[in-house]
Amino acid sequence: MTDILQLTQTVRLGMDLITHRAFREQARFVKSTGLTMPQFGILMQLHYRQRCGISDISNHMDITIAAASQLVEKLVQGELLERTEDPSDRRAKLLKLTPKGQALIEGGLAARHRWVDAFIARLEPAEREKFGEVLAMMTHTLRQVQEQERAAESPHEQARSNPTFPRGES
Amino acid sequence: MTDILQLTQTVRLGMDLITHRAFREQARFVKSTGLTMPQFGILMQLHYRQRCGISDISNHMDITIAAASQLVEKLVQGELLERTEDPSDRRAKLLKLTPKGQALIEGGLAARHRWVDAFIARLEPAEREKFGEVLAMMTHTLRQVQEQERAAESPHEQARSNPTFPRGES
DNA sequence: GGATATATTTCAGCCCGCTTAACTAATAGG
DNA sequence: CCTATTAGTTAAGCGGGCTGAAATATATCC
Repeated sequence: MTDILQLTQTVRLGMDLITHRAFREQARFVKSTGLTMPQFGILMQLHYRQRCGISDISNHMDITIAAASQLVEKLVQGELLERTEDPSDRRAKLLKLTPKGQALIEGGLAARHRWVDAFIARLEPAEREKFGEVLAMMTHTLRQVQEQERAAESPHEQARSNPTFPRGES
Repeated sequence: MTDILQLTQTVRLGMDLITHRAFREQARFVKSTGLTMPQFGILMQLHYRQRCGISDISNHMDITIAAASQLVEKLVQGELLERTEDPSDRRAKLLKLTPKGQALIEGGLAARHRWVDAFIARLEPAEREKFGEVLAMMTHTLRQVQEQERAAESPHEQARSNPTFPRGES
């Protein structure tokens, strides 16, 4: 395990399995709600950024504005999304999760949190501590990437979407 | 961070962001391949269990056998999947990734591995070590759960799918 | 060996997401 | 103001996944 190459393999595998499990879990949950994956994806996006417009959805999900508009319409009808006029630009809309929408998302996360919590509980206190620290770093890093992506999306840059992973100061 | 409650929150958040990022990445990748998510899901399943039949797909993906059969047909035509007769039961089929299918999956994982590797590179050697250990535990745990689920799926148990997370010996 | 169960395929039909294209409404620039 | 430009909606039509039902072929159980 001291070998950096083997360590990399170990971490990759762990991340792959985590992702795979999370995927299946989410798929199951979404199906149970009666929503479709694209619909749920929009709710997820709105969970992570508080509010945004139709065009942002379109960019983020890689679909046309028309498609985004149609999906949003369904979610609004389902009372999962609130769609109001942007007071500073009356052409644009502001989307936001309704309490019902928020609750639905949290229900989805809950399944994941259950096994994550169970896993944490099994760690030694010292391991637990370290794990927390490392995941805090991970959170920080992923947030940075998120910012970066949003900055690159919003303006009309045709500079494509290959956001670089922030480098350490090494 | 010493507080167990806050630590739990930290870890949950980190896992959520990891999952969210992995999702988006995967969605993008799948779209770029021209496959659909359900199709890709089947390839993924076959990546994690070496070989299985149509019914297993049906169970795993929560779709009817008919749907599974149709999806598999498309993947076979795309030369991503090999479908042979099970010699021990000539009604059943054995599915397996072709080299082309394997390569495709690995391409999908590669994007994730890039940022995971970059992240590892930024950790202190000691942190790195600990992270590796914890993820190895995670791998072990998730594998257990996987086994458990498969065992519960294969036979005709109508005991539904709420596999319990293995408890520690605490 | 004949009834029954199992594994898979095939087909018709529905729903849904997606795109293109035409349209409305509001902002921005001159 | 008058023309672009931008944000979003709407409708037609395609393609794909999914289901239910009917069909086939093999295995299993008296």
